[in-house]
Amino acid sequence: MELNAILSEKIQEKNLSDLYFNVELPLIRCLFDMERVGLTVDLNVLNELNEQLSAEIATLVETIYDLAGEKDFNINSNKQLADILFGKLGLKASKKNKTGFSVSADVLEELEHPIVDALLRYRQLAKLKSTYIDGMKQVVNKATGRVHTDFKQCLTTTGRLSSNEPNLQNIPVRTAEGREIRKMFVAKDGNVLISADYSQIELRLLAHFSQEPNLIEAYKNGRDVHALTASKIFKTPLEEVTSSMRRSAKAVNFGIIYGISGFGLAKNAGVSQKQAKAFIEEYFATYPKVREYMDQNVALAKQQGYLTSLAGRLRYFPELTSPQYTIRAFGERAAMNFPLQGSASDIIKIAMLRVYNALKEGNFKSKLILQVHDELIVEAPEEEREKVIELLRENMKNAVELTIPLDVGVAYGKNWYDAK
DNA sequence: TCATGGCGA
DNA sequence: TCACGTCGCCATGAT
Repeated sequence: MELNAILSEKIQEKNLSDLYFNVELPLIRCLFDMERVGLTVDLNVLNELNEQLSAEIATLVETIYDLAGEKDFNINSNKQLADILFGKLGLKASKKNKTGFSVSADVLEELEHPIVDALLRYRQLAKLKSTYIDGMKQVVNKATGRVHTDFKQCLTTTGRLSSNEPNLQNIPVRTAEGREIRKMFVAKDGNVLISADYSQIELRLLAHFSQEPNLIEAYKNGRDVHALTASKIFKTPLEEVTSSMRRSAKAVNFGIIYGISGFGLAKNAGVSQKQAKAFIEEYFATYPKVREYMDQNVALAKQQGYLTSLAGRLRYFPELTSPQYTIRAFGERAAMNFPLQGSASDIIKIAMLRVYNALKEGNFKSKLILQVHDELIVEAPEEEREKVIELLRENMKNAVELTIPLDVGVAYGKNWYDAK
């Protein structure tokens, strides 16, 4: 009771009453139900994947030992691996870390030796096996065959949730082999998994907050913003934008959200630092209000010490007063990113509550089971499928009112792989 | 317990 | 010139 008085006052003082009482507090029940319901893991699929992975890993280990001309070392030990590559094989070390020579993927990719492909492939498959196969086995409930993640509501600085034991927010999707992992997460009998995800929500928030006319026009008219950005930064007519130009522009758009630097973009987009810098200049020339918005955010964070998200969530930026450039620059990037990432998390939390309540009030058997930052996943009986898709779409699109519309993509299937 | 590397949005 | 994109979780080896 003593704490109640003190904390209640603080909540009011910081204008957090709405966020606390209307979002975070009711969300607890929603998260509890999601954790309790869980999700089925098909152990037959898991075991099948395990056998395929184990077989290929075994042959890769032989290949690596052959090419190294030695089998008395642990491939998983970066220290031992570095000794083989840069000692025994005489390859040129390019990057150091605190413990010695780096053997990260981007370093390996620069090396010219047949062992590199085998190592990268080994790393990829070993990661899938240890983290997603062996790791998942350990947390499946033996009686029910389901896994129950633990969503942490009060952990991140941006308002996002985090997921652990198992982490169901980082299940592979980018590579074909990794994506296979998703086949083991299945809907129970007579059900489907429905996935509904916000399309480019952080970029839309950037358009909303910056009020950049070019971005607002694009989103109001359903344009392809990555292609549009490509057309501008490459000074090329929209019809002549290639997929490679679009890919670079996409990296720029994402980079902006994270508080970009020429160096970071160069590394990410695979272009020269000079080229990256030119992209950024052209980007800001095209969308001048975005630069104003970013500058204003950093200035405001410096002046008042904090920023707020759409729903009034606070983040403080003590790094901005540091005498050290690196720490200060980190604070500046975080200040550019927080309102976007934080507001996106506000929006999906509001959407979760609306979906949760709508399913309950409509007496649906469908259950909200997962949230993956910009995506909601529902386990739905076949016969409820179409109604629930509509319910997800409407509640997510209308969670909040912005200058520009929110767009939601939906897919479904018997397993998570097919629901993408 | 820390550092590295790698998976996601 | 230096630094060098946000937020997380987890497996592994070295200490």
